[in-house]
Amino acid sequence: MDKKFNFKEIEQNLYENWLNKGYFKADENSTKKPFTIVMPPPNITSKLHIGHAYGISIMDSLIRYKRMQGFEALLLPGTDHAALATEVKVVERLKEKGIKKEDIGREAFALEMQKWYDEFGGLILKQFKKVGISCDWDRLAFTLDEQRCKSVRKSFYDLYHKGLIYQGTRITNWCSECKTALSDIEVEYQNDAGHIWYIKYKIENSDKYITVATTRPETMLGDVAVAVNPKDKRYKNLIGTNVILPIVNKPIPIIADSYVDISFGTGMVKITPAHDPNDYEIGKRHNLEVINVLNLDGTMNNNAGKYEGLKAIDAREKIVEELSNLGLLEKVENYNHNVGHCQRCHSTLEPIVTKQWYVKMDGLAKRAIEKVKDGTINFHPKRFEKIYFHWMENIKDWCISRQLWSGHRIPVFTCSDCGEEIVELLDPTTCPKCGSKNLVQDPDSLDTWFSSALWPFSTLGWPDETKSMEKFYPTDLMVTAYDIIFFWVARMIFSGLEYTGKEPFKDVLMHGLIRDELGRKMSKSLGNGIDPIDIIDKYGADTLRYSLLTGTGVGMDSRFSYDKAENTSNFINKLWNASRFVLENVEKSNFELKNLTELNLGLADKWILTELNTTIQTVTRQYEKYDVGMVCNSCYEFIWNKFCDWYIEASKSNLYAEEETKNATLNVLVYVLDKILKMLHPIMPFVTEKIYLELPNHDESIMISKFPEVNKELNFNSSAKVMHEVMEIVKNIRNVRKSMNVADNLKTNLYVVTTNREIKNNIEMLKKLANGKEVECYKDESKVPANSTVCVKDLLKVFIPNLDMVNPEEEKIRLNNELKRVESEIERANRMLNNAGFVAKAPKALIEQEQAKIEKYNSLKQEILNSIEKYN
RNA sequence: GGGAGCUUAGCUCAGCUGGGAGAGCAUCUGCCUUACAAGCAGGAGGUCAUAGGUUCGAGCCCUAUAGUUCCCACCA
Repeated sequence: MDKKFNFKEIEQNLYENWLNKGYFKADENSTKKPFTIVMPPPNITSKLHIGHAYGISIMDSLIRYKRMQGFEALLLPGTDHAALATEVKVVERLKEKGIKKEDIGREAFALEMQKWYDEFGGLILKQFKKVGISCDWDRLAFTLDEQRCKSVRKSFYDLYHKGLIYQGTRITNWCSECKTALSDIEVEYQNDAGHIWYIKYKIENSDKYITVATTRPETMLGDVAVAVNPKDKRYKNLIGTNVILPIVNKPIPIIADSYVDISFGTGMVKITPAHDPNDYEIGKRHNLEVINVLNLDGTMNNNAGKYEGLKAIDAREKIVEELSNLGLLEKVENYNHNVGHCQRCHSTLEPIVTKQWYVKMDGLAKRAIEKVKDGTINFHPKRFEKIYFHWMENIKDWCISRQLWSGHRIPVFTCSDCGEEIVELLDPTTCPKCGSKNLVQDPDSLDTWFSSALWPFSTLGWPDETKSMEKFYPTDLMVTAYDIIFFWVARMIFSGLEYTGKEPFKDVLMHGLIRDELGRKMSKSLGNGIDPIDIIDKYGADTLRYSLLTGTGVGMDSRFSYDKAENTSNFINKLWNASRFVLENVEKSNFELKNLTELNLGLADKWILTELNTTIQTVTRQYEKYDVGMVCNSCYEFIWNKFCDWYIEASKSNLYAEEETKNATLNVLVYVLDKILKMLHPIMPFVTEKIYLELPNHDESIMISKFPEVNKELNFNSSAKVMHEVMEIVKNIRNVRKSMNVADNLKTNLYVVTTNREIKNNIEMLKKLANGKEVECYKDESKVPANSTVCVKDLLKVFIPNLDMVNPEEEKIRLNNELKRVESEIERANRMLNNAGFVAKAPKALIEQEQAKIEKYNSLKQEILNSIEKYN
């Protein structure tokens, strides 16, 4: 074996090999039980960022685990077309050349989009491969490919004809930069610093004025009323009278609506139904006119009179100026308030009344709620269900049309002659009603999330009745970050239920966000992002995967840093060197691979095998709970602290012993290492594979090996307990040596007093672990030389001869401290046992345990007193 | 305004159905011991946010409070 794990050379070759062998493929004709994860599709033009790397590391670990558990494991890859995000970029690129998309037309624009996809698309898939994910690449899907178009068409068709898709004119969020409508969840609110203007409106036929407050004065041109609360005594007598809208100079009524908050501002609200969602609702209640003053590009329209053509923000300035000149501006205050911004371009959104397509949500939502309530779908951790319920229960109809030229075009055709609206599975050529061929397709596209919502089944071939659908659907697990519960998870659930009649997945694993070492979100503007590819280049994919996964709780955010990668890299190095130790010893001996039960196992052998069983059990449970963070911890602990620190050290004495002992230990080393590699393989696929293939009799990939199971024949509880005693006494001896200032490189004689046969048989091991020079073993302590210091455990005492450098005073202090510790233990146990409540109510086993402790510590106390006596 | 999470060693976080406070990093001491100095061995470091309660027994369960992060709603 090489001295180092050269991940650079090895990783790619191993991945190629796995690919060539077809290990990633999932067979729909298999008789094995399926386990399916459909990967969330990243934007096809995106670059791998740390969040992707985290998500796919979780998914791949779980799918590799399930594959080793004997499932027909499918990890299905794909990419998303991200219409809005991509179109924005393509439009920008054209703009640089001085071209507008309208100049070149829809078809040419589609070609530009395709060019962009070809140019930037697919990089992320190559990067996924670098991370080592074992997905079935033959099933690679794209939200805009032929099969997915078919799915989108079919789902739109079904919903439309069930009356669940409709066109409506209402107020929606409008991005005047992207020039499209947005759904409610695509709005990001920011607390922006702004102003609030107090404007005076003259009461008709009176000298008096009322004052309204507004944060957007330019919208006053579209005012149709002023509202007060009906309970507001101040304005009761004004209800029904008119005020004169300044600049426009027309009378508008004062109306009463309980929406108005008496205590806020002046208690009078100007009502602009066209540009505020609440005003829109009030307008509907009072049958008010809707006066739109904005164009879709964010400039003022002809309703704005002399301000027509100005950008809203410029119009605002001018209008404020005019009001001020008219003496109608009472005051201006600084005011911070939440303003909606476009999720994509971050510009300020304007609520505008437009005609859009909507999905009727109430019925869909109801079933989607039920299926989570009744446990058909389970969120991990469960608390995310609350967030889901809250959203679903308050859901509004989903605006699915976007004024874009890319993505899935809305498949609604209208007959220019008779006005018939036509929605069919294939593009119609003639009007079914009047036979006209003058059909016009709706110009808009669908929200990208409309196709994403179908992902768990569109990727398996729906609406066709495919074998894959039959075998792998409903899928088992959806893994995604908690920030897209609404965008995606919720929509997949109601879509799956609606179109396939089944839940799209059984479990949803929500993972957290990866933050920087200071706990901040990684972002371009902060420049604190860590490029996962950089980690792979420096440390390898295993390091990236493990360091992302370790120390993360399910659903919790976690921090990532180069330090963490460094630590992981050390861990890999540790595993590598431990393996080298095993393999070098195997190579230089006449190693015979045997069934462990046939061998003459030593104390440490039995101990590590027992510990291994415990670890296998723990790790399996953690994988089943999708808690890969804890899997990392358990593996780390077992490998480093148990296998390396204790077992390998303990095994060294056996490796110099007679052939039988040596072969037993070599077999255990190989056996345990084999299990370690398998437990860790889902997390660290490369290094485990590389080592695995070096082990005797391992010709086939670890990928297709069986995940370790507890072997009850290899449980040796009583021997493990004896080994614990030995370990305890070794620690004790090391401790004593340290307090005696015995240098680590100085070996001392040890006098062991024990009647335990297993300990006697493993005295060489104790010598090795405790830095012994010569070891004498006695039945009683009569032959132990005087002037020795004792270390005591239940089954054995070990005496260390007092060397010249021992300071009797210091040793007395040490013994007295030890005495204090033991006495406090006795006191503690006594206190518990003297508590009548405890004795009456605590479990019997616990009481017995405490009683046993008292006995043990009392004898220990006597030993210590004897030793102290020697120094007096 | 509504909801959720978090608060445990200097830092980052574990801590199972309630039964003696843990790890990694950092720090201190001693060691190149024949897999590994990217290492080994040992040590120091905690009123488990605060206050009540339930219990024989609380880091864990209940109630309140404080700090903090996030989500939802969107008051002109």
